[in-house]
Amino acid sequence: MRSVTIKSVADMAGVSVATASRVLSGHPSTSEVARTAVHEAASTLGFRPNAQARSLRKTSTQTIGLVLPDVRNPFFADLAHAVEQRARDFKYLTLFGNANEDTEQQDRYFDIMLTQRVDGLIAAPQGDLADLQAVLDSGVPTVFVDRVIPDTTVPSVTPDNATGIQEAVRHLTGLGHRRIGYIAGPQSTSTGRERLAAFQSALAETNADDDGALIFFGDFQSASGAAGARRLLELPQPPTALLAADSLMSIGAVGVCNERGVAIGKDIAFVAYDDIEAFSLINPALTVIAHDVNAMGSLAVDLLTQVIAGETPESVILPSRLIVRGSTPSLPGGTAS
Amino acid sequence: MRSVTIKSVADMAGVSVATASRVLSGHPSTSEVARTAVHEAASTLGFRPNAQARSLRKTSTQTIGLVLPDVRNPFFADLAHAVEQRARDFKYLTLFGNANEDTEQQDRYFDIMLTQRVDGLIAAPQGDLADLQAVLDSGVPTVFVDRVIPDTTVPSVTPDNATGIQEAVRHLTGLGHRRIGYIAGPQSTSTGRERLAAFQSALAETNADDDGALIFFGDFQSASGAAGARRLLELPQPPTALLAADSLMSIGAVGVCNERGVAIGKDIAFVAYDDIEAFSLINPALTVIAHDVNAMGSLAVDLLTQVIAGETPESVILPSRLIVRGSTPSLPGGTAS
DNA sequence: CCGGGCCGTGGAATCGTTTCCATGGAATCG
DNA sequence: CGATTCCATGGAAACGATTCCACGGCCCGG
Repeated sequence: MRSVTIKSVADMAGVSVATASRVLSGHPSTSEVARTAVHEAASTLGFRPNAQARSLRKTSTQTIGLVLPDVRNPFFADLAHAVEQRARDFKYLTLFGNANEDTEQQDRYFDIMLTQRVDGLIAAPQGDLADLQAVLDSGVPTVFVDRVIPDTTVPSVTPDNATGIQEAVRHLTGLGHRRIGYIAGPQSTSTGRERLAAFQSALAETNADDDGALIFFGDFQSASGAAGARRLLELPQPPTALLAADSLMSIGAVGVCNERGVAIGKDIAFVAYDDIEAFSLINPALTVIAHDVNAMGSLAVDLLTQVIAGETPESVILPSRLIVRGSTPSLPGGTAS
Repeated sequence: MRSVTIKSVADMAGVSVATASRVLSGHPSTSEVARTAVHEAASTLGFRPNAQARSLRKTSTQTIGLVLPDVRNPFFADLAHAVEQRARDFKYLTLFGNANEDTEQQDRYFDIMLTQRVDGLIAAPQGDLADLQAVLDSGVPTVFVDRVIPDTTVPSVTPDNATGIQEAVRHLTGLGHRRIGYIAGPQSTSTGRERLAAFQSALAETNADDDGALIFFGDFQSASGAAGARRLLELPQPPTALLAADSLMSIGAVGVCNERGVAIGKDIAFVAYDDIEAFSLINPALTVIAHDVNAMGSLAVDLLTQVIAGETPESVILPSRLIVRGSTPSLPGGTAS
């Protein structure tokens, strides 16, 4: 009853296992008669090759691993989708792991991916070199996407964090804002660090208030965005504009503004990092720093195939684009200061 | 240079391969001295067992397959996350496949999952029995989630489609609405069919207009929601309320309303099926038919482990809950009729 | 003091596939 | 026409782990 192996196919077709294997894998040295007999036997038996056995014999598993912080973040959901679709083009199956913005879970997934002998690994990593040591030591072809780990030679595809934030700050100060509240990402991620640095240098450049109290450190999840908005709105000198470093924290922050009756676009300006479809529905629609997520995922796979082929591709930085919408109107009605 | 196998570990520890394997898999019949030697050798060599080889010998792969229509749909992203987290509890790795709301891609993923010899399969299927034939024939333990295929004995975890839609329609008619536009899901899915049937029987029950022109058939993706809203708003007798059968189509429809200046909660009432965080941020916040997605994913895994264990668990129907928000105000300001 | 259990161990079979190698027959070339 | 090449084929090794089985040494009880 159980498994139908290549041996049963060979027996039924009246050929040897070797010949059956050659026919099924399209090896040229096969006769017409053997080919038809084997194919017929395979289809009547419903033969399905065992991927484990095949991977064991060949070196490759035709599988790539993808480790992302959280699929529930629409940005990463889009990215996962883009990677998966592109991987299909190369006949790769994508093994997906959700780190839950947690370094320990991330490392466990790295471990599993290595155990599964993935042919390559794409990750939006967090933490430092130590967390990646096992991966780097294993020598498995790796590409970073969105986030990177400094001091490695791993190729990456990342957004232009600095320019995106810079444009947003310039836009806000251009509208007259001086006190900009910033809900930052965790400093254990490269994106968290780079965006914060860009924010601070943009403040200096534009002569906006560089007040440490205006910066709140979140964790890229929506609850921390809410907490950040609460803290910033309660300051003695509250900000007249809010900038949140990712979409989930933006959702949390917008929720708090609504709940407190602080009207976005009127009482306070708002810019979100990352564009998600729902942001254009909020009334007023949110001004965002947008990226081409599809390109990001697709390029990551392309780079990975190059690494697998033994090349050492250049890292790619994708441009950011500021999309101005109703949440940052020309005539700011700032509350204070 | 390449792989470090259990043989290298055994050699280094000065024991046989058999003993090394026993130590590493925690078999009781091992001596203290062998245990320490093997463990030390394994860690200094950085030994990582080859999952393919192990799966080949044992019958199980410690892997389950999850085939969903689209991760970019926040509902399924949450579901994927819930399944994955629960699967971890059982030490299962989740292989994820995105069908893209496309039957052909779905079937290809089923094929891959079977080839990978997953220990079990969780799917939100579309299409009919024919598409599932390979899966059913293979005998791999399977559970349906969210959607089902009729005339199978596969256990499932589904939302209470009928009651959810019924409550929504009652709510709207209770507010005085008679012309309710319905953006339906594809009839190739059980959820699409059940929700439409529930809508139609609720119309009859509440004496609302049963006008075929008020029903638009979408595909659960946002563009079709936009198309539906456009069509329905352009009717000679446009609806005074809109009900969309999933979150992505709701996003599309809300976008069209905004773009046309049709004020939700004022010019038109709106109810969305499925709750996503951003819906509470839209101004006014959307009334939704909500579910406990975490429970859904978690239960699906629980059922699957039972099927794997040879039991035949009962299917579960999870309750729907209507959450009334600003998009369906008490005093409807209907545009027409 | 001897025989039966128990325990730790190593050799070898096994899982299902791919691929190397040898073989024999047909075809081609000089 | 003989020698070389080519091709389809089957046997067997290999991939890396787990596990069955046999074996020898100990311990213990009769």
